[in-house]
Amino acid sequence: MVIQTSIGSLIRKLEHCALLSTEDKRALENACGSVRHLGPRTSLVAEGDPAQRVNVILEGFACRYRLQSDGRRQMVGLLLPGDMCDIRICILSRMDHSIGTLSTVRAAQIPRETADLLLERYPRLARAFWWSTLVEESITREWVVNVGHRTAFERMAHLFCEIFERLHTVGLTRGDTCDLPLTQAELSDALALSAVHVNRVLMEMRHNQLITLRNQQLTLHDYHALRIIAGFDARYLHLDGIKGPSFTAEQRTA
Amino acid sequence: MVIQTSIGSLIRKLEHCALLSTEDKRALENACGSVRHLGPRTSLVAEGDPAQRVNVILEGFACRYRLQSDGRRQMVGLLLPGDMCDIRICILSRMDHSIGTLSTVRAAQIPRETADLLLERYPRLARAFWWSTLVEESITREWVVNVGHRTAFERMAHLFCEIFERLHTVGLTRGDTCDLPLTQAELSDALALSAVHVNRVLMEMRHNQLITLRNQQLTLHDYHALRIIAGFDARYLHLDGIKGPSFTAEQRTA
DNA sequence: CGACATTTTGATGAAGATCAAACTGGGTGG
DNA sequence: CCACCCAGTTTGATCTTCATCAAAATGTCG
Repeated sequence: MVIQTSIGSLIRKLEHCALLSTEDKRALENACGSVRHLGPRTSLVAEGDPAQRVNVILEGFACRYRLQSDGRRQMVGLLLPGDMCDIRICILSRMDHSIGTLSTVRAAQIPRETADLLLERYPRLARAFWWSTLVEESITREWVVNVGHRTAFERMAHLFCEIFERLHTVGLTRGDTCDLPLTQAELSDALALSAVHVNRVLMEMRHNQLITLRNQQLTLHDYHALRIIAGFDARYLHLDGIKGPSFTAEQRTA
Repeated sequence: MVIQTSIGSLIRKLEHCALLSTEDKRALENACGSVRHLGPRTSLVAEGDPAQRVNVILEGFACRYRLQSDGRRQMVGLLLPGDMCDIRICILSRMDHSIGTLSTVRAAQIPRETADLLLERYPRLARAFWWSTLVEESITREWVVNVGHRTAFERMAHLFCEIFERLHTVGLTRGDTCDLPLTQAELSDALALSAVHVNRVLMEMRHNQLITLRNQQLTLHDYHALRIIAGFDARYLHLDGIKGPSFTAEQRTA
């Protein structure tokens, strides 16, 4: 995938919010200094860490999670190519959750000072970053709904829709298929289900000809049906751009 | 309560993050123009709204929620005195959830332009606002964990701890008791349980001498026990101030 | 090939939903 | 002042979904 070579996914995602100038893009490109290659199930940021840099996922899947006292794990968010994990954390005294990779991951690192500069000098970028964090918040709320109100089947369908949709916005789907490098146990952490039950639901979905999941590849044979089942309404992903013109003018031009 | 007269709860909350100067505080006070008095179960902001002003809860309880297609409601956050609901929404084309009151509420309104000005001119305030939105995000993640991984009993205990702790930081607890103006049905929306089950768990808690809940007043007779049961770790509320000195210097001083 | 992780299948049990009905208590209007 | 009403709470009985435990099957990698 050509897009993954650099920070293309991030740019592509951000452009859902605002048009970025060539200069904006170049600045962003340049900000990403070193790129780390990480194996699956590696810790990216641990709960309690000070977090002095911004990681941008270039390739692969990672997740935010919280560990319970009983050793179980609840994912509280998925990080896909183009996602930042994330600047704002610098304001808090420590991370309130951990971030770890799921698949192998390539992650660019933006030093904190560079990030600050970007925010300072490129208002369009700043706005786009802000937008992306708001979207992430919205996704977290949707997860509360997902885990709280949907059956196992709907819940899984919803997660699949979300992943597919998010990957689609960064150009990482091929037809009706996309990567899904999670084991069933990992899916169960994301969905707050037991691994056994995840397996049963998967079997049922396959039996209903809704999906194929093999070799880390997810194919949605009937996306429309899946969305209906899940009650999936993509609006919470805010992919249709920003509201008005305001704010751009007065923003930090002092 | 004297504190509720004005915007005191908000200031008190924000001071958990940074020391605010008298000037900061005055600016904030002045920003709050009109104050609305709202009855219980009134809509504050509806899903899809453009949201042109920032509401600050001065008194009473409100909540963020999402409605399901089947008519059921999942709360995705609680708004207590001192909470803002919230500036950032201006960046998104529309609200992805609704906000409604639970009890009667007094809410100050900050016009969007005023809010922008505040952010522009008072970096300490800006930082404090930023901090408060990050805390809110953290709380949402905790809700995912709560709904996903805890039993009904633990879940409710956790919610009670959270509410008590949050009210405590704005000076709205009296000894071991605080307001809780939610019906059992509303609790069930927050906890993703049925109203009947909420009732049963409440009965059990009362039977165990853990709490009293009567006339919208919640008393925690054994906060320590409750925390243990809930696995409540207040760190996710980030009440112990910010990390370092950095950022204050360079922040928007250009 | 053998070790190990992952997936699959079966059997059983428990937490909580749902349905239905009775009970409480505060507020209203006759 | 009382009767009624309505929202909220309480209790009982039954049913479903999903967890848990256990073990077999499959796949993968050195």
